[in-house]
Amino acid sequence: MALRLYDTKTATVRDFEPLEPGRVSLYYCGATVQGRPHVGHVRSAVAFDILIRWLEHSGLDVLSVRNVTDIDDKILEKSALSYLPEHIPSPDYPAREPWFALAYRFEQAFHQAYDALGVKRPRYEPRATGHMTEMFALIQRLIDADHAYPAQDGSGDVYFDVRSWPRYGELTHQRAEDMQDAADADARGKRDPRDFALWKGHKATDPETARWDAPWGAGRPGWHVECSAMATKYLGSRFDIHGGGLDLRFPHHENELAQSGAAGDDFARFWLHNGMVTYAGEKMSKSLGNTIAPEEMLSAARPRAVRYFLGQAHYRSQLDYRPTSLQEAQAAVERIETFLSRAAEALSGQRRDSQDAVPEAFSAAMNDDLNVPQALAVLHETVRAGNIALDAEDPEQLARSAGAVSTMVQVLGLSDVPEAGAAGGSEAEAALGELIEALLTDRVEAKSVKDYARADAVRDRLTAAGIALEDSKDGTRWALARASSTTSPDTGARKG
RNA sequence: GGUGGGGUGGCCGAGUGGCGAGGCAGCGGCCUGCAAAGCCGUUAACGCGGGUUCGAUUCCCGUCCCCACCUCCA
Repeated sequence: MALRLYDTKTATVRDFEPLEPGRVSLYYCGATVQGRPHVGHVRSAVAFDILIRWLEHSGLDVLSVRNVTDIDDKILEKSALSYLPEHIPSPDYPAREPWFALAYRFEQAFHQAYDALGVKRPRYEPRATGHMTEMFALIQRLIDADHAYPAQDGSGDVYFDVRSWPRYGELTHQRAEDMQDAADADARGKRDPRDFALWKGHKATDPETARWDAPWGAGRPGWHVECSAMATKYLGSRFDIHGGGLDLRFPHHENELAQSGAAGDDFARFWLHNGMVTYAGEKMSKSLGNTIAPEEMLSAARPRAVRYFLGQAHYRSQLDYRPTSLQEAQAAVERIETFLSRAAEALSGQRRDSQDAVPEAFSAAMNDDLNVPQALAVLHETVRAGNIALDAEDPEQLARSAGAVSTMVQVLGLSDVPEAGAAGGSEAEAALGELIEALLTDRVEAKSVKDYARADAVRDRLTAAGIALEDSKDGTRWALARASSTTSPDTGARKG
């Protein structure tokens, strides 16, 4: 069964066939690094990470490119504010920080957030500031083709001429005439209020470091143009998939499509957009200030649970965050983990190292526009089948289930989420293990003489310390069980 | 005004013209010295009003409500 994906431009689910057999070219919008990442950013990254993993699992070579937009109005504005005498320095916005340092600092914060959730780095991650010549060339082509013009007010701005491009609005199915009139804020030099800036002329108040000498005058790029320039540089004038958050459809992606199309590039064949993360039903956004930082979630639940939560709804659906959602996700994740570690123990080393196939139903769900909720249903059903095999002591069935589960977990990216303490083997951990083993030995002794009060006292002490016990006929398993990223989820096992 | 997406059981969240995903929570049972984990069973839903149909949560019409975008946004 072939992969089918929803394409925003045609508003249909279509069969996905890469332009070049076996290879997929994918560009997806990363961040404008003007502030710390919030949950919405990482949800988007997780969604495309799952897409990439599924494409790769399907045997395709994915050339993934994600931009870093490191020059824009807000970045300059926030840097400028940090130089004002009334600016109150904070860890996020220290005093006297150059715009490029600010952008770089947040770029690293984004990496940290992505890494913490097991989002694989794209194959390449170009920065806008490193692609001025590509932007010059693109803008020049648009000027030459009469789809762009220098501002009439001598500001040095260059605008895209929306009225010169009848297809404008094709991505979001709007007619330019129907659009609500844009606020006429800086429309002085525009022919039409809907025209957007490809280039912004240098102003006396702008830092000299944010000034590039273009053929038509010094300045800096407008938003949108960097993505067109970088996507086509690395992926070609036609490429397979362009992605990003739903809020980027308009104006960002609409404008990208317009300027690339007008410059003669075919551009993306599929446009994928992930849904917004809401908080109590309201969109989470920088402008509303109701954002939740990934760190906040990571301190409320284990990283793997956070990743599970972010990926569990269909990528095009809205994802509503509630305080209990992370606990629910964690319970689900632990059910899977418990099975995998019990299975690994039962199969002790006889696991095949090759990748196991995923169930047919899982593939079908993933191929159906990445229906992760349904894929998760298959995953959980497989876990149940595995647990049954475990109880029935059926190693063949158990190995099959465990293999399938571990592959599904990999495809969903859950296995690559770094867990605190997962490094293992630290001296402290070894010491903890010894202590627990000693206590468990006491407990076994107490149990053997039916001194349950003493046995339960041991368990209570361990429970109070955040260590959960699980008895089975093969011995007692223990695991750190606190719902916090500061503790290790690693399980230890003891044969009794 | 324009464009698009939704309203599903206590909560989250798929899906389908009939044989009722999955998770979380609850209840009953098995297992266990008791727990935990696991398994089995179970409670329970399709915003509202019509229509089509043997049969609609699913299709059609109407209606109410919610959300997103319309040049800061993942």
